[in-house]
Amino acid sequence: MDQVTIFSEYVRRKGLKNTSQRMTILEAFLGSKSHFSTEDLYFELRKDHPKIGYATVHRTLKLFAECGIASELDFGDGQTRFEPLDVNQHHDHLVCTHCGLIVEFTEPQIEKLQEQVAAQHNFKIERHRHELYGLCSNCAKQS
Amino acid sequence: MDQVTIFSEYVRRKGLKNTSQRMTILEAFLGSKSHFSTEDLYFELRKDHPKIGYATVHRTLKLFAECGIASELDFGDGQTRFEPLDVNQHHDHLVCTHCGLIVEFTEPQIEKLQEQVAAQHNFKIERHRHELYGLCSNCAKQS
DNA sequence: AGCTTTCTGAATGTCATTTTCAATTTCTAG
DNA sequence: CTAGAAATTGAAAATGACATTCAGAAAGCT
Ligand SMILES: [Mn+2]
Ligand SMILES: [Mn+2]
Ligand SMILES: [Zn+2]
Ligand SMILES: [Zn+2]
Repeated sequence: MDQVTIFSEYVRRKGLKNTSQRMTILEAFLGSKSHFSTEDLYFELRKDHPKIGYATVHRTLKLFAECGIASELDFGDGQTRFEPLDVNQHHDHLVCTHCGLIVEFTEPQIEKLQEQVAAQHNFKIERHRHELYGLCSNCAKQS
Repeated sequence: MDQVTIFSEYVRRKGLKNTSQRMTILEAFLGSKSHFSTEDLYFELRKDHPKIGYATVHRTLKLFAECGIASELDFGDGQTRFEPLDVNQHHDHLVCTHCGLIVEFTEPQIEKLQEQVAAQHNFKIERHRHELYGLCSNCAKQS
């Protein structure tokens, strides 16, 4: 089931309404590069849709996260970032502290080990966050 | 070298001054339970030191983080938390999303694997964050 | 002790995020 | 189709954690 359908069904199920703004934002969201802030997407959208409001973009992104098609990211720079979420394609992040580059990684062994850690403590994991901060290869060269 | 010494030497080295407020806050910091917010420690301190200012507590905690005796934590609830840091005792966290319980864990294999991930991407890790969010055993029972 | 530098604490500023509210839009029910 | 209830929108204002300002106080060197 694709992300547009997931969102549409969520809207129907919750008794929400289908508005042109929401469709516009959904389109931009799916077409955008990942790891953008609300502000990023807002300014991107303003190019073609100058009347759209910041609050609407913000509320709609929260809605995307709620219905599971977006993931909220916090890399500790004071801005929440978003990325389209593919249900069966989990990944974590490497973040360059110098240039801001974000690289995605997958490591099934780590995922498995953290399950074991949770089990040892009788924790039932809902989600996790694993981020490696440092210098990307470019930035490491320069300094 | 203990945390008081590390802090004292840092203060001397940087040309800062030794004030009674800083010593008071250091004592409370070391005696406090971990994972507290600035506000938590501020109210704790006010019991015995009603004249101490919030800004001073805040600035002093930042100073502790700067000199390496404190670690700043962000569990995504909009409050920065702090914990005394023991240089050679790194750990990560399990966070209960229901009751707020925080449990610490260490898993050398995960640490090693994440080094390998970074190496594969030519990243030079400075720090990382690995948090598992979910229900602790108590909260899992109730629901 | 005198003097320069740093510190303190109350108040104020900052900034991302969230809320408010009146006008508008959606969409169901008749 | 159309009226009316309910949700949405966007501008503006509110919120809240954190950071900064500044005048008076304290530290500590000589
Ligand atoms: Mn990503
Ligand atoms: Mn801890
Ligand atoms: Zn870089
Ligand atoms: Zn719990």
